[in-house]
Amino acid sequence: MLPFAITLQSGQPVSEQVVYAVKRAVVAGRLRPGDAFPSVRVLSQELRINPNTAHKIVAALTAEGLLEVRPGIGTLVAEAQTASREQRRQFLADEVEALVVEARNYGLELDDVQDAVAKQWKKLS
Amino acid sequence: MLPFAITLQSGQPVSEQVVYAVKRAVVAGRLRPGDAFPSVRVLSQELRINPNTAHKIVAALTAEGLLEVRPGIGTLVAEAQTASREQRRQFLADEVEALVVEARNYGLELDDVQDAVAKQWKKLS
Amino acid sequence: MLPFAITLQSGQPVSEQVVYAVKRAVVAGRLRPGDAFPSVRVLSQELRINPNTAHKIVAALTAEGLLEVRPGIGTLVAEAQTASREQRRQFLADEVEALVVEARNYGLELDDVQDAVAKQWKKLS
Amino acid sequence: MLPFAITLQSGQPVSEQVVYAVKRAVVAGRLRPGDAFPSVRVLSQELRINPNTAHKIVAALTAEGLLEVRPGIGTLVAEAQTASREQRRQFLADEVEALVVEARNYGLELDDVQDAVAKQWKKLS
DNA sequence: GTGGTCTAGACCACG
DNA sequence: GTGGTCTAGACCACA
Repeated sequence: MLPFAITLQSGQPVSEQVVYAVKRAVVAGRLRPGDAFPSVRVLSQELRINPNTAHKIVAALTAEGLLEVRPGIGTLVAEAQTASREQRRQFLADEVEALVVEARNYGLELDDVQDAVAKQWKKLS
Repeated sequence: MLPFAITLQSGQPVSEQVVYAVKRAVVAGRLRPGDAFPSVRVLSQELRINPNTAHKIVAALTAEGLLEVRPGIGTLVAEAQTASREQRRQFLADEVEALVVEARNYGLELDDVQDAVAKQWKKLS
Repeated sequence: MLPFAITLQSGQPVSEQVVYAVKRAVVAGRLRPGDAFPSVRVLSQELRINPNTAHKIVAALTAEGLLEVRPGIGTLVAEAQTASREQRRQFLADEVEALVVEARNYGLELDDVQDAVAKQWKKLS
Repeated sequence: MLPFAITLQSGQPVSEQVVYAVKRAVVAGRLRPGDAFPSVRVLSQELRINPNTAHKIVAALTAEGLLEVRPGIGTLVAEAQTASREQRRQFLADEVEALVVEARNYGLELDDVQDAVAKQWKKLS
């Protein structure tokens, strides 16, 4: 049993989907720092994906600092991030801009977006 | 001179970049309903991209309802969208979820996100 | 004032739209055999379309036998068609097939289609 | 051997002809949900069309929800549609109107059309 | 002039 | 191997 929920969709790279699912699990607290993360072999078997793809997933999450590889031990979920709040806020700039552009394009109001954000925030608390 | 600002980056499909730039221009009011949109040939020359790529951009924006094509005449910016507010809000659900997950992953607070959204919103007003 | 109703849409050849509008007017009895049909010049002015396009419309309708050109007099709506019932029914084969394929593709039942056809038929009576 | 029958005609876009042929095959049950769909390369070779044209066909059918693309894996026939019956019926309105107008234009009776529809329906059962 | 379709072939991401 | 993007250029329908 994998420590995160996922149902693979089509039309989007499998690797990105899994990476995102892991991020959600971490955010929601279903994966905590220090928890063991499935090995590449287990990942590829459970998700029935190509081992290369599984390896790529672990590599991507490690590069982002969410996972930590301990040679001879295995892979585990890393401690909290270290970037400054300002740095992190900057990371979000593009995503926020895209969201706002789409929202206005659909004729939504600021309140609509704020509500949706708050609602989703609580959902993950 | 094109009616929207853009500086092409590499590493992302050119067509998507242009599509997004046009959306921003429409949202920001720099492109208004009824305005003429550059012809496929002009687009390809100004952006120095292949006519096929330019055509693809126009086709994508037309399919989304932002542009209107008049065969033999040209292309112009379409009138406002028609989907219901609820439908539109639904369209944003995935994007909002992704934003919230990333924000929490970076250790941000709800207020940080709300501020960023509000700031970006005013920027486009 | 033109003897048939039309509001030009985009995304479809203007000439086809007008040809179809005339057919509808004839079928609905708003244009009767012997009635005068607008000249190419009037057509192009009223619809604000290219004279070439207006000419093409009249030519197409004449070729189909719906209009009759009387040199020195003008153009008028022709008498009823002459093809045999069996010939005409054959003409519809492709259109019926396309309709049925789409209907089944959308998961509709035969009755749904029959009802829609009957409803539309009465609407034009 | 392709899983659908087609003999290309001229005078009509090749891509549209193939798209329509696939729809017929799905409707007639010769292509079932979950079946593998020929790859872009196979399509282009079998039909002797350009890979780009083949790609366009797959893209169009995917956009309509008839096919599902698995990056790096292949393409397969999607599960049944999801729109409500009422929505679907609405989609057919224009096509039904065109059929009825043409039928009356050719001097046919309602029964002629109903018979033709029923006949075609059984043909695809 | 406009947009639409098609052929021919290169390059990349994904698995 | 798969699909996706892009360049290059020909040909046609529409107005």
